[in-house]
Amino acid sequence: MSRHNQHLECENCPSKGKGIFCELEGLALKDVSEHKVDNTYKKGQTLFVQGNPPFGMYCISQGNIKVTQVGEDGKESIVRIATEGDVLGHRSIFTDQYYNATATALDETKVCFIDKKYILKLVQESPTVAANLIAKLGRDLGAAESRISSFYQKNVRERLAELLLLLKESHGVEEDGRIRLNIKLTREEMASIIGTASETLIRFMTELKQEGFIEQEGKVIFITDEKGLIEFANISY
Amino acid sequence: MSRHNQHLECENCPSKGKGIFCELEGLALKDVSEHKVDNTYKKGQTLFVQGNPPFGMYCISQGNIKVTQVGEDGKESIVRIATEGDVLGHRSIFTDQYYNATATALDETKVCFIDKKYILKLVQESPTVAANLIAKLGRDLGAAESRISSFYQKNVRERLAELLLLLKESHGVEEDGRIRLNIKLTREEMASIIGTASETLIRFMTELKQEGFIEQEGKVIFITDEKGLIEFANISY
DNA sequence: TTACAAACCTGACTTAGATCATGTTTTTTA
DNA sequence: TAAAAAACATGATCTAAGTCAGGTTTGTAA
Repeated sequence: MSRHNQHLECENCPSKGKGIFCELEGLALKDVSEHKVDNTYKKGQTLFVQGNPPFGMYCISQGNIKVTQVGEDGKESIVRIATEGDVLGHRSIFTDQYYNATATALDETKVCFIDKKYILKLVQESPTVAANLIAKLGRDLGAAESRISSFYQKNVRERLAELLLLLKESHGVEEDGRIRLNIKLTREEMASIIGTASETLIRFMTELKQEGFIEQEGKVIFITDEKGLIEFANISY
Repeated sequence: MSRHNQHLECENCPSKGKGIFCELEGLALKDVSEHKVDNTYKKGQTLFVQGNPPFGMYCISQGNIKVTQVGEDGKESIVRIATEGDVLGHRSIFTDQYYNATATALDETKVCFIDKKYILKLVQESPTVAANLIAKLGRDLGAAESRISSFYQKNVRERLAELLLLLKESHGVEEDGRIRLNIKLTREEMASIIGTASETLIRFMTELKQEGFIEQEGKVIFITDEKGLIEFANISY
């Protein structure tokens, strides 16, 4: 399914500084390092599947993962996108529930798996890890609640502009005067984030391109007029 | 704004067994008891307002509170309903953000306020409290994500049936062969939970009544045919 | 007890966005 | 490198649900 290797140390993790263990002291960090298993997932591979019991937690050191829920009709909706420094599967461990979502790699992804028992022990022993986990969950909850109110208060074109601005925050890189979004999503996937049909999303993307807010080269999206996009999204900061 | 009193002890809190401190030993619990302030809020009073800085955390010992976000146009959307044993404002403390929502009492509500500093200390010292908080946040996040996918995958009538079933879980009480929903929500409020217009919600409520799934006496809703409602909601358990 | 305001309800109309259909481009795989 | 399969794109309908407009009922304050 995926290659296992024990080489990556927490000390030189690509996501160092963003994760929940990063502030641990040398010895404690080494302990974490020894209790984890590294995996590499290729695009499209799944880390865990809705309905399965959780065995541990996943920390993303590189790449992007989509968290999805499928409905009766097989429609897939993306509830969250996790990236470098984010954790996955933590929810189910502490609430003692089965996974209520499926996690799938969006690109070549490096992930550390940490056993359930060890995580529970770690939270018992390290208040820092506990506080970091609480903060991570708190931010995720905040983001989720904002999205809920977006669904009610904004129309599709506003939600799309909002999505592009969010992707700018999480994956945006300055590149000759414009901002490159360093994440590859199909139109289908973008549509299922903001809860619309792919055709509708495509129409509004075209509109945004025509109005000069964004550009596109192959699959890569560039934001050329952030201010315009903010207005378009009807967002007040 | 609201009456303060120091009478209620954690040992005999109405929400005992559901909160995040409940498993603490006698002495520690007494310590919590001494560090909190009790408030009583009347229907319509606000605990905190979107945009304000957080000073602490609220534990609900009795009553119901709606957590809302308002959009540009003044539209209010309910992102969560908190009830006995739930905590509020915890998110903002640990993420160090301003409140991104407003909390308003739906009925006569008893709330314990716990100072920010003390909560942070408590999480440092008590792994149990930390784990409980993580679990609480995890469940909230799970609920929020389910609602996000509902918006995409279900139509209004299905979301309404789903809401009634959720309210049954949280506030349902058996009463002569049917289930009484022990929470008072206006149609406007119900509409803003599932993200629809009040007129539309009313139409579907009427439909549900006509089909014999629910009954109504004054403001109180009774579920008379849960199975039918589940089918109506197109939910698979 | 009256009267004023919410809240509730129903009908008629409108529209945002879904669905369907079809063609083109890009990507993947054989 | 060709062929098959995704993904992208656009036009033509259709419909679920929003909006508007008018009622009635219920709650509450004077």
